[in-house]
Amino acid sequence: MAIIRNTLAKKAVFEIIQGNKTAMSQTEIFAKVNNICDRVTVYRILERLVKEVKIHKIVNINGVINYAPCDACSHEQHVHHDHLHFSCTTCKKLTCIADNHIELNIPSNYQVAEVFLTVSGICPDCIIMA
Amino acid sequence: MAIIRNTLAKKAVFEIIQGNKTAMSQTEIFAKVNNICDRVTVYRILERLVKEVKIHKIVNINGVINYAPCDACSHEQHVHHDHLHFSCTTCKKLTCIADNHIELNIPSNYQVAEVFLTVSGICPDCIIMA
DNA sequence: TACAATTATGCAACATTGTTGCGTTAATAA
DNA sequence: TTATTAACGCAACAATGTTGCATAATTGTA
Repeated sequence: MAIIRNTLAKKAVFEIIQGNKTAMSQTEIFAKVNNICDRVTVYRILERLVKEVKIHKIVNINGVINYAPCDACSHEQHVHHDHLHFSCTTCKKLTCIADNHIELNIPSNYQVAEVFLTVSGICPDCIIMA
Repeated sequence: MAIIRNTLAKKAVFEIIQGNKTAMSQTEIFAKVNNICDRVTVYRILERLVKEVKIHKIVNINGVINYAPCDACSHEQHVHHDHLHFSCTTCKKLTCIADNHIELNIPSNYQVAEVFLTVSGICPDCIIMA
């Protein structure tokens, strides 16, 4: 089995994601990584961090994949979920919002893995600007 | 103000979307449109149909934007939602599932527009195959 | 029915996001 | 210190989506 290495670039990427209030896209992360590594490496690091369950993927309403630590979120198979993502249509930022609990009603012939609850709209910062 | 024209290509695209059980991506729609129009035109037609609230966008878990008629879904500002999207990790198909009702708990300084509830997993067709 | 106004289209070119192959570098265990 | 192999860089590619502009086609009106 593969041994996981903790490289400089990987640490940097993880710290960037952790230090940000909102979820970040690969583009945003790469911009902050300050050429410590290649564009492709960022993709591969993100892939590994997802596999290690240190971060997770969320898709915003434009289809851009974002990454967030969001340790509040468990990744086990579940039908209950405890948080939601707010996708701002103005600034495109994706924010985790806690304290949400939903009950799902899915036919039993579907095998559920993860639940994604995303709300689009305008975030507080952009409402102030308008 | 703009006058909406009902062109052949637009009718064809709309009928393709309506005739499909699952939500479709631009690529799938373009494949079915049988060269009646250009690739770019399909994008522009989809944009118009969304604006006219005849179809709506849903993002699958890979970030690919899909379109569905889903007339069961109202597009007014609401905190209640009545259906959910199932995104199959195997065949990548996106299916609308009705009869779901959720209560959201979002801070009042956020302005909510739409609610997207997507569940990933394996759809019945792919479970049979496995 | 023909015409004018303007919406819709085609084409080309570009932008962004994400992926793959392969030779090289470097982290970790022994 | 060295061997193993995970991680990386680079280049090239693939998929998806966007923009500008000249042309075609639809629709209301004369």
